Amino acid sequence: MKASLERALQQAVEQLLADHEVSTPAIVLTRPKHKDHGDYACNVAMPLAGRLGRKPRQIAEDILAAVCWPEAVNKTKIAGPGFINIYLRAASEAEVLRRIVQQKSAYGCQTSEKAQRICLEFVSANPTGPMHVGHGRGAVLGDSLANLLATQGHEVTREYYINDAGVQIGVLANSVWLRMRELCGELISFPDAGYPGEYIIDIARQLLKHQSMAQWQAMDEDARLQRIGELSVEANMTAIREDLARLGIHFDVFTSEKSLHESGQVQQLVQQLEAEDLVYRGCLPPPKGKEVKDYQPQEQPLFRTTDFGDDVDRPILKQDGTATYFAADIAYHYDKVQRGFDRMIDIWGADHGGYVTRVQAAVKALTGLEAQPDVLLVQMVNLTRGGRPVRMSKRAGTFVTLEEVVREVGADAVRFNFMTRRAESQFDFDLEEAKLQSDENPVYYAQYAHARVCAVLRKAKEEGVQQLAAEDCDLSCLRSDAEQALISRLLAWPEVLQKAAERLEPYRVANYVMQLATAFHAFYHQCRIIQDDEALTQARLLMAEAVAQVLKNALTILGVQAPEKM
RNA sequence: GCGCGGUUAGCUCAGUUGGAUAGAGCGUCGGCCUCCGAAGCCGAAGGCCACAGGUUCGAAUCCUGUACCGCGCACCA
Repeated sequence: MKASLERALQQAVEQLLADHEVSTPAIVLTRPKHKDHGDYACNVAMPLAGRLGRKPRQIAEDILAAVCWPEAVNKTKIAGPGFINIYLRAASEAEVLRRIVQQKSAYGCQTSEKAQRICLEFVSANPTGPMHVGHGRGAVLGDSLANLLATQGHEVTREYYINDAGVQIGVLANSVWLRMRELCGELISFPDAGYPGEYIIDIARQLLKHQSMAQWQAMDEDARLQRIGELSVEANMTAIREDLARLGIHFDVFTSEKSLHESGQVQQLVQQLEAEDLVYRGCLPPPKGKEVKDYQPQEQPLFRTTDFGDDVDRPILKQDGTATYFAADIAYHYDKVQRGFDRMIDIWGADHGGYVTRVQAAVKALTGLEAQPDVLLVQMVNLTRGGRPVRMSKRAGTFVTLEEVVREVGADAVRFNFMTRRAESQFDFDLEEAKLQSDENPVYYAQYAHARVCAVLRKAKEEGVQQLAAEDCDLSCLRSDAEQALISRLLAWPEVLQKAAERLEPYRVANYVMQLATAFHAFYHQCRIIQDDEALTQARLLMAEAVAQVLKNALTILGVQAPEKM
């Protein structure tokens, strides 16, 4: 519909400009906020006014005189400074109800010829402890985004990168080992550098069941720490998977950083970079802004990321000759490219913001500018309890885990609340308040709308109303403001979905859900659905069915239940 | 110092890439269930869209600068 209106205007404008040396501006239709301004509005007369040196309202008149509208247009009006407002025939808009009921969960979805294979990497929380709320936000965002992209025909792989290599795993193993000895009666002083959390003791206990202390002590020290590290990572990953499952999130692929080292992919990558002269030996300048006392100029192999947009070149090998995290991460992204993905999307915490350019630069360099990951940074969740900040540092060991939060406020409420905010805005989340207001939570507003529609549909069935087939309903009787507003919301769904997917912004879906719920609640109060007028009852039941369907479609993308009763 | 993100109602946040009278949830105040689900609806109060310039028919939105908040800035991940 929108496209055909745009075409009609396009032709009229081109005709009008045939005699002028003026390029045709892009015709963009918008949905006005106010019902009085029509179903669609076009502003094309205004930019033309400047170029043609005439008044915008006059130009709009000329356009309207020349335009050849499709059947569905009821009337048009020139308004304000020169808007062309387009009013459609009510019946033609209401046709959407039939489409929704026929297409069901496919309404709003597209099968684009531009469909891509997308690798969406998210969460990737370090396997050194439980997930906290910030991870949860990234998890919810990623899962909803994956659902969203799938509606546009893309094939999405959900992927988790396990950072199971490097010094933090050594620290983890060490911490667990100390706790194991402590559990066996040894008096130890726990180092500041260790992980102090309770969960470490749980893992220690688990490992002592796995094998006796005597057996652990009999092992060679390196082998023991390595084994403890492996088992600890495994334990943490199990906990992380459970946390994710509690939110209804599942991954298709887990890629282990360690495996990239063991398979030789990292080493191979380093060699490749050297062969392509993307690496040279050099010294990093001292860091800016932060006082570093023990700075020593040190010669290292540096990746020429500055040639691809980075601020400084980045080391790929440490002083001891082992690969940096950066090197492994490049190898990982390169691996994604080789697996044949058309697009890579990474969701990271804001604390990794400084890391974006260098990874993008590296992948660009490796693929001859062919590919680079899109990185979404999700800002911190500022967790408070009764107005007091709650520390979330893993090192402090006093953080509130994602599990606790999900248990307190429920998976649906967590998911929905996280999705009502844009990723780039910080999010203040107060636990006391979330608990206190759990009955007044926005998520219930949306879910209640769905349960309510379902209740009406049930009621109709109970009262023996025979629902007509969608094709046989007379939709011309849906004329009230509330009905029109609701239809226009339903009609907007595919546009919302497409835009949300294009911009990688699933919060738009949550936003839409609220709008649709509002429109439905208003309609419900203003219009009685089941009533004496047979035709009107049929039309409104069809509308109710359509609302239920679209609410469900939208909530499903957000990973939130659409209950039939509550 | 530099980079990224933010600043909109008492609180938490939207604002359809520059449009018409800036919205929602929570909170406050006042109405609405003999009637399909009141977890709802209707109404009211509440705004210098951080500040100052600029761009143009038109700015919360774009550009420049300033202020404040968050995150990051070698040899960790």
